[in-house]
Amino acid sequence: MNDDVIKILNDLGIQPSAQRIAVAEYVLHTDEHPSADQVFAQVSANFPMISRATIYNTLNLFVEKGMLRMLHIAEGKVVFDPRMSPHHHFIDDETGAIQDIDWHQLQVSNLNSLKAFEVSDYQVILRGKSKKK
Amino acid sequence: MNDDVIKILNDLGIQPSAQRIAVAEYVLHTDEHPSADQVFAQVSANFPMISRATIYNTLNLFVEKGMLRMLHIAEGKVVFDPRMSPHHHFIDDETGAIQDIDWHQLQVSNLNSLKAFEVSDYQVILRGKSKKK
DNA sequence: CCAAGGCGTTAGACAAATTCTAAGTCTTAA
DNA sequence: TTAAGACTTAGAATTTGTCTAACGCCTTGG
Repeated sequence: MNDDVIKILNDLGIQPSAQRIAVAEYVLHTDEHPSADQVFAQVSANFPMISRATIYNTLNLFVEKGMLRMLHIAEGKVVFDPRMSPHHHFIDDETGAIQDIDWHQLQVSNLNSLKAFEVSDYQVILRGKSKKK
Repeated sequence: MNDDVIKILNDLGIQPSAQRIAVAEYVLHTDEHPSADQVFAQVSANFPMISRATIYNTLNLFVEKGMLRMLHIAEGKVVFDPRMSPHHHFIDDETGAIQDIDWHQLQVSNLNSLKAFEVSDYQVILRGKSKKK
């Protein structure tokens, strides 16, 4: 699994340092949508001497290289999403948790009526509460 | 027009102080989606001694009382939207400007397939560039 | 073997947005 | 008029994120 991550980094043209591997291992294998601070907390657990600056450097590098997407949909902070293909998001108003909604589960129609804009990207943001099961 | 604003504040159960009237006059009559700092800058022009804390207090109060909506869709800061009825938003990637898209201009279908969530609210967020005319 | 460069990391300073705090000012109702 | 409560204020504190300067560690050419 470590090797998988190293291969992903190499394929994206990212020099695989120990810190970068540790960050990638966490963000690629979580289905949360972590903020930089959450990444710092989690990665620090296994890698205690990593600095906050490295977390930010690394996350920004990953975004630049196309490994992560940066989302500005949560309250107060930026979160990172390892799923690069388009999809929608549901935000739990009580907990703030963000969940992915498959692209094909919803359809948005009439987009071509927007004459004044060149839309390069869109998604539906839903809010509410998760039903307990 | 001043009277209109006072009536709106009263109807919402908000004591209309001079500062609150000044803030309300600005945010209710703009079609921008201002950040707290923009509100501070604009209101300060007519009301030079108002403090930043009052701007934040007032905007948060307005949101609580249902006069404004708080949007977390821009980079780095929260913006306020005086349009309370549901609508979508387009964000210009170059300038960061936010524009309203009428609710009925787009349709989102298949929402009832989301069995795991109680959706109380949703909108489409579009990104791209505005066509120059 | 060793020096030079380059890359990555680090701690801490810095910056921007927002909240908190404690004190001051107004308003209001008795 | 006055006390209580509501509102505002300046500045400190907090949070999120960037910047800077120094340091370590390879690698490579001599």
